[in-house]
Amino acid sequence: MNSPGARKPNINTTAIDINDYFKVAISVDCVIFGFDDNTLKVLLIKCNLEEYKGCWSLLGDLVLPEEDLDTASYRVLKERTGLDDLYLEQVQTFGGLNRHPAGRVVTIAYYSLVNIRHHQLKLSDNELHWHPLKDIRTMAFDHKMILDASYSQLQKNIQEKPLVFKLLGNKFSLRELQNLYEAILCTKLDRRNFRKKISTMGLLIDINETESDVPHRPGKLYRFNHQKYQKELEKPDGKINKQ
Amino acid sequence: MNSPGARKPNINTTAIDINDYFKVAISVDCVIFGFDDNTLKVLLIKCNLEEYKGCWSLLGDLVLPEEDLDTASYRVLKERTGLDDLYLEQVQTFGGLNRHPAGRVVTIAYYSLVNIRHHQLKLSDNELHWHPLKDIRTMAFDHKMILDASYSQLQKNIQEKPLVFKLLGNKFSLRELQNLYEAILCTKLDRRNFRKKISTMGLLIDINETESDVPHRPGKLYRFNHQKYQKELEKPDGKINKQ
DNA sequence: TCAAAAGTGTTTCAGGTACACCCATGG
DNA sequence: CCATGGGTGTACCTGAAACACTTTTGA
Repeated sequence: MNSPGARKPNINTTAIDINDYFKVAISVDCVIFGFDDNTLKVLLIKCNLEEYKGCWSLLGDLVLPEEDLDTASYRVLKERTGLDDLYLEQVQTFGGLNRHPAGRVVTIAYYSLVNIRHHQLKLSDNELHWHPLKDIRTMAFDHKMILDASYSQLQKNIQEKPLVFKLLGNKFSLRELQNLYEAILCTKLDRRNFRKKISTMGLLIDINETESDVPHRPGKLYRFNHQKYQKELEKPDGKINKQ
Repeated sequence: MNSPGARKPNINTTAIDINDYFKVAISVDCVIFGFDDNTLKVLLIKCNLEEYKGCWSLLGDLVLPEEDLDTASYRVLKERTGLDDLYLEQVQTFGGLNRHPAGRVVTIAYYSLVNIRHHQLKLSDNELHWHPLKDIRTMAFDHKMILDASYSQLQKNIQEKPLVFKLLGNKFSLRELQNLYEAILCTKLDRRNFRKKISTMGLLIDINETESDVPHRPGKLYRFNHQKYQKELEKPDGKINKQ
């Protein structure tokens, strides 16, 4: 049937003019996670395509001819949230044949973590909305699949790297931090064990402040020690990056 | 500068004709791992492009207009190794501006695990060659980056799933299995602890055979219990897929 | 004084690591 | 009989999990 090893013209081995090839577009789609009201949320935009009228979609755009994939994602984030320097991670690429009504569009999915408070004011355009992750049932295109894949990857990643701090403000209580982990992992955690583990990792700074306006004993506030974490990353045999 | 939330025409929200867009090609590149001679190897092909004369490249090809990404990878594997049903996993997508001299080519990287013995006979075309992973210094295009990313992902994945058996024959000794883990992880493992761990996972079947032609006491041979592993995967709360 | 959450230690268990000796085979 | 790797068990350590009471604040 096939002839194994036969030398067909191939873009990796022989000269091919890609202009003779076919029409395909490349897009990026960003799953932007935020945490608010003890709930993990995702920023979505209303889709006006005839085929998906009224559905919500991820924030994405075509990649420009002279634009890197990561650059395109940062551009989308900047345009939609007004924020620079967000955490961004490539998740997976989706290239199903009929995933987009405009034609063949291959999309590279990213997820991003933002502090929802920093962003809130810029939501003037009300086609944009933060949706609780749990409430999202259907989406435009194959975006529900992309969301699911991104969320799974987020769940994995927060167990390996201290990413959650990107979802919180500068100051936070241990309760907030635990609520966030519980929201992402969909579990209940034991408070004592949780605090022990956090304190073992030694990356929080006690800023000698306490919560205010709470109808009970206020908790202490902490901030994440970025410097220390950076240094641990740079150590050749740090615990964090080992195997 | 930017206007956050402004409604620019966007492929996710408004109708756009992608034919008005730009020329880009999509390819897949497969990192095909094999294990032979106690060494982890990668199947490469000689590149005949002027720019990379004499360099080795990954096996890849343009994705056809009516072809899924996974389908394209399986096609490349089939064409080059003659083998069906190989294990295939998407790794990451590379879309740097000048990664390919033919123009803008965005490539989706996959890795695959094959039993090098099943394949060996089909290597009639000697532009194809198995290279020890350690010896590979430079490659055509950005393929060294792709290889590195794929290898990292392989190292991670074999600690989570019993993938290594796809690199071995049906029958194997515990020594072979350990050598394989050591080759992939680049470490030495304690023999007793290794055997204990393997036996704890309970996925090997003792086939009551022993090695032959070895100049010392022959080891027992085992095979991987696919059925049992499949069943564990299907359990809702199996150890393997938890989290 | 009550309600609500903050804060805190000990015990148990499982999995990982370190480590040394006798055994079976081929030459 | 010797060289080579096969095969095996125990002690220790670390990290995860289970679990309950006292303290502080606001209302």
